[in-house]
Amino acid sequence: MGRRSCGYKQKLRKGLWSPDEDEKLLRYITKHGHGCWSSVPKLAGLERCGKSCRLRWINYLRPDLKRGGFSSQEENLIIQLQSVLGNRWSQIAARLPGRTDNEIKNLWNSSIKKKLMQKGVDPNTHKPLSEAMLSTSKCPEKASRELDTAISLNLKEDSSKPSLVDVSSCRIEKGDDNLNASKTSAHQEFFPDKRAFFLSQTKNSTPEHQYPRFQAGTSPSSIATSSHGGWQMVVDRQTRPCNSIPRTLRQHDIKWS
DNA sequence: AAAAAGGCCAACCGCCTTAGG
DNA sequence: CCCTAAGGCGGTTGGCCTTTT
Repeated sequence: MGRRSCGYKQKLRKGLWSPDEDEKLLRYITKHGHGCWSSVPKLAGLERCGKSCRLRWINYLRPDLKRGGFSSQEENLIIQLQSVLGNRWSQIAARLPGRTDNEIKNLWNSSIKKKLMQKGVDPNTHKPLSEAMLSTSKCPEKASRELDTAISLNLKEDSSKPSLVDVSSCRIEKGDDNLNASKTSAHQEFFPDKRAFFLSQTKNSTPEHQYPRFQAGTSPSSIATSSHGGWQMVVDRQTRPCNSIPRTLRQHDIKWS
């Protein structure tokens, strides 16, 4: 049995929005705010589901949207952010005022990807294409180790950054602390490419204590942190891997230092 | 001029998390 | 706890428009 899609109970409109529908939604939200999205269509006199209304508002009707094409500065920023955040379009959009995750995603898929390829840059790894292909095809493990090495060297150069521990070995390197812990399946599940790091908070905690739920917090030298059981997870802005942050973190705001 | 191919983008789909009962 | 509904997200699709053959 398939999953029910939104609006399964009634026959609701789908597809492109008419100017009349736009006006109804705009008028309603301007006057009352959206409140509970699921009740918006009824109150606004629309035969749409709440999700559809929300999307239309966010992507098209919101008054603070910037119209028109992307500037080269915006494109460069998107490339930089994508290299750090991966395909977290909503978080990238949060750094580009007036732009939506949907249009950034579309721009990436339709234009930026191709431009990077033309320049000989792999859009997935942001490395030169030849290097990226060699790394992935011949020895992915080696490529991963090299990346880790590069990351750790990069981090050591900046004394203002916190002490970090590679999740793959779970060795804590903060101050005098030097705890060892074995890998768990949870580590591997959440951090498949080993590029997330932890900052130790207390001597008594072990990595096993920090799963599975995190709460978002901030750290002056990180883009994403979370703490649990005296531990704090730090995803460094230069090492943020693609698709390796636990899903539980995804919906929290990432705050930039 | 017509058909095919490609590009673009709005909107949908399905999954996940969260909140509330 | 468990269940359900809502909200949010990223991936994907479908259709319109433009370019190429």
